[in-house]
Amino acid sequence: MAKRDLPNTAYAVLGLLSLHQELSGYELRKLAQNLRFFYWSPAQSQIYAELRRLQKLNLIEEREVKQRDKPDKRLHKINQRGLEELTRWLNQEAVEPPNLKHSVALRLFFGHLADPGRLEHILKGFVQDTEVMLSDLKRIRESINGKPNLRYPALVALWGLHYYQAEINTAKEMLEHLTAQEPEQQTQLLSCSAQA
Amino acid sequence: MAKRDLPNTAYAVLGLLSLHQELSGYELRKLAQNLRFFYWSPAQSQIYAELRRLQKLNLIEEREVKQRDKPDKRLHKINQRGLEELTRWLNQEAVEPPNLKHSVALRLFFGHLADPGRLEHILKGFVQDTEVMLSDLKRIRESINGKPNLRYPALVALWGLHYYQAEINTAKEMLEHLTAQEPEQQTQLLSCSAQA
DNA sequence: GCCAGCATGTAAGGAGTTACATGATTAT
DNA sequence: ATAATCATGTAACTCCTTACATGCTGGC
Repeated sequence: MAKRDLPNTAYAVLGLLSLHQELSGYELRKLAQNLRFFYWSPAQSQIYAELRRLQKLNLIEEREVKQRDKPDKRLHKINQRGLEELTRWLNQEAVEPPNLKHSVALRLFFGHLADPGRLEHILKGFVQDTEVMLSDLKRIRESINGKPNLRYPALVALWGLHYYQAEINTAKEMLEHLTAQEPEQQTQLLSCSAQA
Repeated sequence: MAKRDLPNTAYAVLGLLSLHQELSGYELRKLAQNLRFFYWSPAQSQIYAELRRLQKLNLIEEREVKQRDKPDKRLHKINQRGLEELTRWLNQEAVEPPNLKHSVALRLFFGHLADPGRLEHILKGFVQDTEVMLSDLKRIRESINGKPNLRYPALVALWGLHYYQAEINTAKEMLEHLTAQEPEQQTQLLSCSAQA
């Protein structure tokens, strides 16, 4: 009986191993980056730490592979106990509420101290970053869509598509609110020159 | 020159103090819970720890207040240096990308291991929780809307309204996808009895 | 009598980060 | 030359959490 209640990151690693049979830490790290769209992807050192933990708990097996032209690697594989523990987590354990730390929103919240134009700048940067996330996710979704073993990842990708699109739309709405109400001096200057 | 680059939670506390002049740790804790809609609200002990840190850095002042019918309290007030540091953070410091840890999405991602009905159960619970968040936020927004000193918090609240509504919609869409494709045995049984 | 609210604080520990270290190969 | 990819690992640290500790007042 595994100690239960590992951190979610451990289950994420276990879950990726349940989808992919055999992975090195390095490969795992890259796969884990696909989780970043909905679950903050762990640092490289954290991946290796989780692998050591899972190894110690006897939830995965590992074997070394010698390679000629590349550094040797250790391949990790989920075992029966790991699969059981992962399934137990998924089916029995309580689901935590989503944890969101939205630094952009935090700054907007304290906008009364912002220099003129600063909030617009932050929001535009956010829109750009989010558009990148969106297009990355679109590409990923197209590449996995239809594959029956990746049905659930594809569903989550669809969720993400909605999410990022909504974020972009809302950020643009925020920008409109800001420029609609804010320009006290500028509006007057512009309307003067428009009338002239 | 303050040491710059405090954790965002410290700036959140500083920001709340910039909106409210004088607060006890206890009052601050309650106010900080309003941040939970877009920025995970810190534990009580964390609030007190941040206050001690800010005190040590000389960004806030405090005074003790004796109370007859309640325990004494210490009121904390942002000072000039604190205001400057907060402003510097808002205007000069780089904005981190939003950090999302969506445990519901994480579980859906590994749905291939879920018992029948488990994902639906998780998603329905999520919809309910999110509806509570939404209605809480609606009430808060109504109470602050129009107050000119809370213009930016009101904007963020509007953002949150969009966000939570979108989450509810998407979760319901996920539910439809699940029930549309999943029932292999049940669909056949039902269609038989429908034809009978 | 008991719970909720007010009010502050400590101790222990876990999760996760950044930065560093190493070193081979391949492509530009 | 030098950058990128492959590949693993440690050390130091920070943030933040849970759990515990204390104690008063007022309402049910």
